Amino acid sequence: MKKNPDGRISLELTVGEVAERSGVAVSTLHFYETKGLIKSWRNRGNQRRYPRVVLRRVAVIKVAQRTGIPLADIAAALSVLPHDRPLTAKDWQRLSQTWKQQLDQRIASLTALRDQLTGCIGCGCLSMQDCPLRNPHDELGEKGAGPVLLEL
Amino acid sequence: MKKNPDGRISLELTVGEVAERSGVAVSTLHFYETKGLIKSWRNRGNQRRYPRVVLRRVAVIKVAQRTGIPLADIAAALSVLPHDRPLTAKDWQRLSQTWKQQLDQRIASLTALRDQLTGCIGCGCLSMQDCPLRNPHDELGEKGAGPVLLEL
DNA sequence: ATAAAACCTCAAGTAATATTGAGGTCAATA
DNA sequence: TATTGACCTCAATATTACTTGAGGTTTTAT
Repeated sequence: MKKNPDGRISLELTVGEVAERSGVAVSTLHFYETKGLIKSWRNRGNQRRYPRVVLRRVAVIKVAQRTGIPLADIAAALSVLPHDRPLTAKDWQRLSQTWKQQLDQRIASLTALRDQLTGCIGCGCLSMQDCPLRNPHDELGEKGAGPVLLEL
Repeated sequence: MKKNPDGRISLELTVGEVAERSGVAVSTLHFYETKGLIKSWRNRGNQRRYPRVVLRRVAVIKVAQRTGIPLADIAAALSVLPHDRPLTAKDWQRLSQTWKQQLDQRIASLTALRDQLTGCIGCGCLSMQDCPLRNPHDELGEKGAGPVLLEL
């Protein structure tokens, strides 16, 4: 734990410290800053300094990314939240609920696709008589590929 | 259905026909060809012609993409398969089983993450006493982000 | 026969998410 | 104090998966 000259825990973090403790590269922190995801102030020598709560913010960003949410959306969700003090319980609840819903959707999509695959493994999938993958009303694409005619 | 001069169904498809029937853009088919995912031959006027089985191949590519598999991996998986005749039942079974496994893993990751989120919604996640997101042994990252210290 | 639609190649552009490098400054330590 | 490690900016590069455009040819339809 970094200490000040007087031996107490430092309240501010350098970019290297944030990198080490959050697990993201320094360059990534710079990048996030240009995207407005995090903020810093500068010391006399123009070096970035972060409040400790930035670690929480980075953690939240990473969680959201794991759910597949693009950075721009994360930035939008975080934009209404303060950079300089911890998120409130309410803040976090709202965020996590929204993201959980999106996550649920993605899981549902992937699960449905997996079940199709499972079925196709069984059916050999060569007669294409009843193959679900052939189903033109299939809307499972993760990126909204949309319905597609697979007339094989 | 395209017909030959003699009125029978054409055995070969133009790139536009493949595009229309597979739901991918012509430019995408060109692109896939440069990546070795599909193949074509040329007619007298240097235009691409495809066997009908290319539609199946494109369908397989799209299914794999929906599971989140990168094109390069799909190309590798398909590279051992013939371009000029339909996949055998065995071919398809092998592919779909592999992909199903990967899909299962992704679903498991996302589900675990969702459950963490669900827990965090309940706990308010501000005391950070028992927050799973703080767990340094968490290995759920979709892209193998690896364990990370989230000492908040 | 001619015009429109479809096709060709090759290069460049797009978007997301960063990483790398050059050239230079600041800060911690021996 | 001198050196080394950390930091700075800005531009360029990387990857994935395509799309767009320019300039030209072929095929199809009238």
